Amino acid sequence: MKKVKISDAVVRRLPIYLRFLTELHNQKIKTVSSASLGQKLDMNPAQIRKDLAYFGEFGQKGVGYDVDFLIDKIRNILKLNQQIYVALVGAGNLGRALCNYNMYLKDNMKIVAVFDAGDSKIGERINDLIVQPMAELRQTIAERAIRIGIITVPADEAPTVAKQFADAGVEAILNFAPVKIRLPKEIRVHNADFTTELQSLAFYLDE
Amino acid sequence: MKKVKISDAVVRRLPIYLRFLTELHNQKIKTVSSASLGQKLDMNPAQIRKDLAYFGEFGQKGVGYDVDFLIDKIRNILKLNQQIYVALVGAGNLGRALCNYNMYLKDNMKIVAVFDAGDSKIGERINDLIVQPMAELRQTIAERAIRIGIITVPADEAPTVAKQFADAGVEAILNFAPVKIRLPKEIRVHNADFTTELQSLAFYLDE
DNA sequence: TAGATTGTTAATCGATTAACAATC
DNA sequence: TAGATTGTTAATCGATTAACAATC
Repeated sequence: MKKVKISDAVVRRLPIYLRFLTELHNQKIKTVSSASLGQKLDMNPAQIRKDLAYFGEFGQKGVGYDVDFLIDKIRNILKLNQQIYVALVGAGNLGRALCNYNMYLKDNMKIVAVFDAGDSKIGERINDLIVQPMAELRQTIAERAIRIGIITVPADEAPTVAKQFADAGVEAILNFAPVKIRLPKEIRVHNADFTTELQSLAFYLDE
Repeated sequence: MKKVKISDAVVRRLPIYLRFLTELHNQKIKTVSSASLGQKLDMNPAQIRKDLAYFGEFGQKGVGYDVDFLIDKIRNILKLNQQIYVALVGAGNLGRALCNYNMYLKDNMKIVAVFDAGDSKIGERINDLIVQPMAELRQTIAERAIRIGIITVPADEAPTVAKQFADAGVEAILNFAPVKIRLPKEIRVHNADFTTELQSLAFYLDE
């Protein structure tokens, strides 16, 4: 495992492999080939083999990949083998939806703190979480070893929140606000803005 | 404007340009160069010029781009110059969040119908929308000229919903469920799955 | 005119796919 | 052994960036 630079395109495919492999695991399927994976995921088998080969030799020639073994490997690559704590800022509808989402039950990612800038929401309950004021963000992140921040505030507030996350020592941010977040490049920012997503969809409408 | 194939990468950048140009418009800024756009958006100016040039000659040499003119052009390219109706299936937290979102107030995209498979939610009110049973999907989509479908149901139900959307004549789908949707390729599917997004973020954590 | 900036071609860079020797 | 499938190299394809003539 040398220090080859892994492209973002490769990294983004790993969760997709993981997801499908987990499905195979649930179906008690023990082994899978890149050909059959490729067929199910609508991807080129060579690409799948190459993606995996960046991280090691996980397959067996003439046989394919052991499903459970590969799941374990990908989880390790994605660092999902450890518990990762997440904080969310913005207790609006979207924020609440994410908190409620059971996704974090698997995959060792868990939203453990919610913040909001507006007084009205402080103290509100979202499942087992209580909405905290922004003033507590820094300390909570430090205390609870929170490493990822999710931003679900309106666009105009998002850059400030991002800054606060960064100052508090968060390592990565998932931004749902439709705005460009500018942070030092040590901090990874992914965008999940569905306005953009919807608008680019419109391009493909027929007329 | 020949029949050059426009790459998806280009199309996905157009909404980003549009967003920033709208900001400039609000600030009463009349003209912008690819250089300053590039600086603000952290993109290569040549790329911006090239992207725009696929669709026409929108700039003026020595001057730059007229903000309002360019906004209009991009809106036309993205087909946002017409009212586009959207239906949503899955009245859970995420679905409600999207319905509440005011994004559709601008940009002529509007969620005009919500459906859910579970009896319990039928008849519930989300703003000015009433949750309808799946049995009404087909007819409502036809009657109201709905062209885009949003899927916010659990992964196991998503493929069925996608099929129903397709059969009802929807032209494009935005899928929030963490599952691969397979449809005839005339129907454009974009994925907005934040589980995947979060997992690939984890890769970039420090250790 | 001089300075600025586009539109576009050519050069570069990176990602995907094909092909195949190695080997289970 | 014969068939299957990997890991990897080489070929292809596509996207980004640099460079610059055209021109406002």
